Amino acid sequence: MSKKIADALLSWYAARRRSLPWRDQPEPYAVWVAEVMAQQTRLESMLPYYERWMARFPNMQTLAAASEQEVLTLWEGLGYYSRARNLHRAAQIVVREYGSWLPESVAGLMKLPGIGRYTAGAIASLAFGVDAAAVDGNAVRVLTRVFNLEDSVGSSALGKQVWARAEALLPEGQAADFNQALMDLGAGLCAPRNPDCAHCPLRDYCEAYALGIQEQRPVRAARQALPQRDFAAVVLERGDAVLIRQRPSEGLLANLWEFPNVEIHNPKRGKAELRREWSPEVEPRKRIQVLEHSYSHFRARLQVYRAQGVLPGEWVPVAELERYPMGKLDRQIAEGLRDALG
DNA sequence: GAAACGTGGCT
DNA sequence: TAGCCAAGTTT
Repeated sequence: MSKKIADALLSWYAARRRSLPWRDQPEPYAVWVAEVMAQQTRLESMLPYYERWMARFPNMQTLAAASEQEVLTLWEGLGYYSRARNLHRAAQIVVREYGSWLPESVAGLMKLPGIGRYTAGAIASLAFGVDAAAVDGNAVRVLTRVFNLEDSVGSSALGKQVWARAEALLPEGQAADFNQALMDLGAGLCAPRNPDCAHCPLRDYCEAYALGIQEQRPVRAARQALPQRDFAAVVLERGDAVLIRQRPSEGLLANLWEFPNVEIHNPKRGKAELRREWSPEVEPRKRIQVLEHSYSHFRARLQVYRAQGVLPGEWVPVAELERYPMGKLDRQIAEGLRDALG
């Protein structure tokens, strides 16, 4: 049965495979960058970033030699910024300790920061032809449906089963095509909702389809609703420069730059909160804009005020703000400044 | 093992 | 609309 499933999948893939920049002539560095960029991110979203990244950092050495500031700037907008910092750190390790060559084994790859089991399997199979499985969210969806696996996503029980199933199916010498076929199928036909079972190469082997419960796999534990938190930010001007500061090296938006801000519990109290924190003169009537955005673990709302006063940070001309990596909200403030101050 | 970590697209 | 979920890893 395993061979039939793998054959059906490989035949489908041979006819349907998409052309991707790192897929046709898999070069290890390119595969690594692409796989990290694709973590928790749709291919359509990361593709423009990938092209820009490869143009600026075409190989391990250019990446290792770059500044973290520039690395983060190229990553800005993609999210999960520790991926960029880990890529940068790993490149420096590879250049310094491995003669600029990426390890070829799953175990060796997993020693590098930012490379877990999935990414190690993907690089080993796609770039080095190793017979390693690579189970991502798409593969989990396909496998839980084909084998009607009922443990919930994220549980160790399901993790063991999907990896065991993937490894059992893995056709010798064709891990790269098999892994990518599984992911392509999950990203396309075997979608979370409204899967196109009529055209699925695995329909005849799919237990969930036979039971009519495709959309009930994989089983997911209920998520916590995102808490909402409110912040008030200030724009301090000195000539044509504004004050920004760098965030801590750990946690949310680590090492990115932001406009000085304080958390407020009631947006209407923004002015009082700002005064208490810094005792500058705050002018809420000159508010530039109100922004709102969902982060992975809370919903942030940012109100922007102009203020006078002195705070720790760096004065940066508005025209140079683009070289300072920021999260989405702060970038929107920076973009709005041209009009507001111009 | 659970929680933290960004952002965008789709329903 | 509000919620779901995505080519996962780290702490």
